Amino acid sequence: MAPAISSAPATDPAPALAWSVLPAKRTHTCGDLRAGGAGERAILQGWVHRRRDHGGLIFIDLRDRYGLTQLVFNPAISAEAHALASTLRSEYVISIEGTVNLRPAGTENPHLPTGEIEVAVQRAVLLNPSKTPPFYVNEDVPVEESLRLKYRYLDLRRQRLRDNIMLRHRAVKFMRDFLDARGFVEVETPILTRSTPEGARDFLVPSRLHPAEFYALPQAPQQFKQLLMVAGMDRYFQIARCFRDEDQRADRQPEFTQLDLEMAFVDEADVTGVIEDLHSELVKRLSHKRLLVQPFPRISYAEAMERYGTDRPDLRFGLELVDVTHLLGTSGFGVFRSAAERGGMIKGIKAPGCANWSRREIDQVTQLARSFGAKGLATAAWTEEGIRSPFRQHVGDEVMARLQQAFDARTGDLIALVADKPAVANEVLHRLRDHLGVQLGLADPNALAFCWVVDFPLLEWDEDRSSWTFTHNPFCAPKDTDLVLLDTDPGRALSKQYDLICNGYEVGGGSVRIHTRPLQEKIFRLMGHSDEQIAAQFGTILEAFEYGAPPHGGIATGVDRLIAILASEDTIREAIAFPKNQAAADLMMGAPSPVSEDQLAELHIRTVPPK
RNA sequence: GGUCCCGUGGUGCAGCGGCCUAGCAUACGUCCCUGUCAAGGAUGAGAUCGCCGGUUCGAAUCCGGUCGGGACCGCCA
Repeated sequence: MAPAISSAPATDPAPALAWSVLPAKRTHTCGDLRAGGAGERAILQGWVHRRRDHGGLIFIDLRDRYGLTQLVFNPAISAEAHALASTLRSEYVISIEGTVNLRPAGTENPHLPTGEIEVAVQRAVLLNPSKTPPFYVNEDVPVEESLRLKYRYLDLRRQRLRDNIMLRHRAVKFMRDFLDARGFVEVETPILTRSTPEGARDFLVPSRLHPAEFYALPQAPQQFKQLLMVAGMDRYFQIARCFRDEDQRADRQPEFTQLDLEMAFVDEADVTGVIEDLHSELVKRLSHKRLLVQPFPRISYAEAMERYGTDRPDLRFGLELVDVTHLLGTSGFGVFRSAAERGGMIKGIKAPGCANWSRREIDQVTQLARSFGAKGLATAAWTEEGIRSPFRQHVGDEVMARLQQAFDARTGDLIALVADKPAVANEVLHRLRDHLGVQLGLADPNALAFCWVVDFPLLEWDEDRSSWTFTHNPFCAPKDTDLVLLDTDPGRALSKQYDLICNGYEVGGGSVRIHTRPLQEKIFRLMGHSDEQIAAQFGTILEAFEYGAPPHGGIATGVDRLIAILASEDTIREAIAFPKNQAAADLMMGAPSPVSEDQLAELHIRTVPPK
């Protein structure tokens, strides 16, 4: 490497290699300088963002993470600097020294914070040249995902990811400061821990010192944080890395980050209160988006399912679902009647102003409903010319009028009905509702609608295992009033779980925990575990409960997801500095990778290639 | 485990049986240019259309397989 350094400062001994000497410390960043600094001398270092070569004058926008500053290379000021500037290209790293000048009247750039000034360069040094980048660093244009992931260090130079990572830093800093001010203690819990059979698939780490034994990476610090409560830590939090070896989605990575916290001597309102205050403050301080409702509404699970078909409703808009089983279940339309007779429901959603949808538009929405599991979609439109509906003649005008009333449908509105098992009808209408919210422009991208969903069922029946299983986690406490149901009708027992929802995304979830051994054992037995299994897998925490465990509860929220929502990103990859792809691979580092036979031998491992 | 979408000069897109000797924008090279800021002008180089096989007189285009990326279902307390 022999970069041109023809314009190295004359007072320097003209080093042969620019990288051997950093010519001088920078005096400012590229985001600092304003009109008030005119006349000062400045030393700046950064990357060539863009070069505009006028032959005589050369303009270079110099970039660092703080901003852009325009440099002017004028041969009348320094022929050497100007000669170097003509060799500079995008992403070259340079150091310059010059005078801060007000730009000539009429040439200010109102789009740049530093647009009132420029730096007339007297001396310039090339610190490092750059190959032509594989994609535009200086523009926010689409690039194939695999390239972005392979060259993540270049992608991170771009505005979009830089902004997201800065937002993430500020958000996490805010969380730490906020919780510290409220007496929370940040405690690190182990990354190498014990495999637990419940929940997701574990990532395993072989033990060299214990042949044929393995650590697991934590899916969450759940038991540790409860043990910290037993330890009397009282208020714990952690920005915790969690690991789950499951297939990826736009909002799932094999490793992700949770704000994890736990408090002693609390009930539901104490935990949700802290988290609600934290998120309200965080949004006000760090986001331009506006909070739609405060305090956050609390909706029961049953009500959320009824009104929105989901336990994570997007409350930025209405479009509530309406159950019309009682109206149509006995009607002359076979699809409706047979669904109702088989224990299903007939439920629908109103699409305001969509009565004039074409055959094609209705087909598209029907296709969408099918992709979510519906067998079909029954529509009715109230138009200027009257009711347009495939089932009108089967149910009669009397029922159509009551249907219109049930949906409060006006002329110009369309309703779409699904007749199916409740789980299917709700799922389909939930997805349809989210789709319509966006399509009809009702979901304001600049609004944040937080809410709490509470009163979840404690248990649900697992058909595969023929036993009860938890809906949240096995440590979640039942409602005090529902304790008796555990012996009589466990499926009806509600829990002290609470989920934090924002714009239709589950941002977090937590609960008041069980803190006594007998109740915890009872729950494990309900879930079909033998006493031997319970002792082997959960012996530690059960024993801890016998040494003065205080009542406690907590929550974990998804940091990656929250940042993605605040940054209006569709995937959490955009909120993570070095994410993995859909196959859980790190395209930049090339992980995972094969390892040597020696390494495997040391770990007492022999591999079996897949067929 | 499954379904769907994408893969064309460095990048982003167009072309979807013969008008393709593969088009456009931008980036890149060379030259001109003293007030630009997505600078401008001139000019040049750069692609066996992801890969393998098949159909056809003829394939970037159709079919099968495979690799890479993405979205979703299953899965994910």
